[in-house]
Amino acid sequence: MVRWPAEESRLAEIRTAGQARLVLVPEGVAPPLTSDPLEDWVRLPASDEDVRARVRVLEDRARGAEEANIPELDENGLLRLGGQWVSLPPVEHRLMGVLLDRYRAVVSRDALARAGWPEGIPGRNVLDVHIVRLRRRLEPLGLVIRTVRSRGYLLEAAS
Amino acid sequence: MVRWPAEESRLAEIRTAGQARLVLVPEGVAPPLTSDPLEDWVRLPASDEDVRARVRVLEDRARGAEEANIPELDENGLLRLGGQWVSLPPVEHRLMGVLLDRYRAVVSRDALARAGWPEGIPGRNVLDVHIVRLRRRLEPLGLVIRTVRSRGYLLEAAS
DNA sequence: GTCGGTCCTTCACAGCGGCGAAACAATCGT
DNA sequence: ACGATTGTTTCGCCGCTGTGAAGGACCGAC
Repeated sequence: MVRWPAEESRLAEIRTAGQARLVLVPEGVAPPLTSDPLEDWVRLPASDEDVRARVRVLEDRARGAEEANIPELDENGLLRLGGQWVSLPPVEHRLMGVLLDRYRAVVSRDALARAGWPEGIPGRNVLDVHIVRLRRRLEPLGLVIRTVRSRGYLLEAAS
Repeated sequence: MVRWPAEESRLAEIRTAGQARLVLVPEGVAPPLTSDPLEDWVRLPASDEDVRARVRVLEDRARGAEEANIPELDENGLLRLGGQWVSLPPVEHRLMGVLLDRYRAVVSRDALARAGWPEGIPGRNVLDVHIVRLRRRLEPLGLVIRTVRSRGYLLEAAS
């Protein structure tokens, strides 16, 4: 719920944050134009009923957008998120598998090592290196692997 | 531009056709609720300016949806996309067939080889060469074949 | 605080293999 | 016969993987 043009800067913030918003436009003022489905506007004065109707629709869309915001990994090593995708090589594919099973939760280095190298870990340092490489690959998708010291790693959306 | 609830059946048609529409809602009537970004509504009476603003936004969204259109391939080897077209020779025609069946998804080199040469693969490098040739043909249409290393290829619109 | 040690990050390098692409030759269709 | 299509060879780049080493961040002990 944003007043326009009074709260222009706040609108900009909400836009970049990708959150749904309803812009309240006073009489005689041109409404802001954007093709973003998460933005709508009403001409004031407006009935509560009309405002509620628009808010409900926006909430529906936001819910849909949120579901589209969890990454998807297919059997070919393609990781999709928000219309974009990256391809993951075999090892990172397996690592990503467990990280996604425990999305936003900590995965121990042991569990990652077992997932990445079912036959046994080649070297002590391999996991770290692959985490770095995975991080770089995930960057364009807006995903981040956080370190939880001495506990493991955690996958989440970039702040 | 649809009147509600007078033209309810016409609205249903346009919805299933997936076209953009603006619903005109008289005073005292509840607006139709849908999360479809290609549908919007205005409360009557409304100023021309407000109506135009909503129409413009809907046109923008419709244009975006149209760009997501998938190319069409006919039995004569003509590949059409966005008013343009190219003709594909037999082998590339068959390759394009499977790539379109799995549009935006990975197609294994095996599957491509089987589609392109049902009688058996002539040489081990033939597929690579034909992918290169196909790529050059698709370029003017704004289509791209991406390589997913050790997994196959993927057809999508150029970024 | 600071010291030592552990955990983690990052880089550089090498082997291997998949893939890209040009050039050439053979074949097909009209 | 001529151009388009198709197959083959060959060369080289680049991606994937693992290893070693150097450095940084963090924690507890003193």
